[in-house]
Amino acid sequence: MKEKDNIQKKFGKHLKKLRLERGITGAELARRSFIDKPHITRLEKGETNPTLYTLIKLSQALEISLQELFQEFKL
Amino acid sequence: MKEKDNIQKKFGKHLKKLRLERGITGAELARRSFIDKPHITRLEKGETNPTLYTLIKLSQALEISLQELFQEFKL
DNA sequence: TATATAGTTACCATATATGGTAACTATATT
DNA sequence: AATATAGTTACCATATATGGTAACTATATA
Repeated sequence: MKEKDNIQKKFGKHLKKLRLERGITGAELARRSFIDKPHITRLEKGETNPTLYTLIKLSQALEISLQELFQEFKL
Repeated sequence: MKEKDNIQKKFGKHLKKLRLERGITGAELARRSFIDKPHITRLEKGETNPTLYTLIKLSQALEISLQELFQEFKL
């Protein structure tokens, strides 16, 4: 579905931006979030539609709230 | 997983609260969000771990942003 | 009683999220 | 050249999110 794909791609770019702002590697984000490294790549490339639990693990790894995770995320 | 279950249950209660504040039925939320009615029940009962796409459909049906969806949602 | 509405539950089928491993590319460094 | 690191890709297996249907309970109301 095109709409869902767009959302995933935008979220992926957003996630990568947040990671790079913190100067950490994908492997480090994987380690902190307890999500495996290939899956971090898939998330950042917008190839998957993360669940709430995954979003929370990412926000915790980035040391921000769930609300802050979507601060600059516009559809 | 207990942590994941807790998150789902909290989100379910939060979602139901938001729906009731708007005075709409589960069927109406289902209609507006394009999510089927049994699945709305599962979401509100915390029996499922919604994806980002589902969260966005819910926020749009509730006429709030994704950020606002998590405004009062504390882990 | 009967009807209508809201919510729930039990199924099933399909799509996909996630984890895991391995190998690959590219880059930088020794 | 050799090593190390970062990111990616190709697999596979498993768990589960979602949709769909039907039937059920409960409540309110005509």
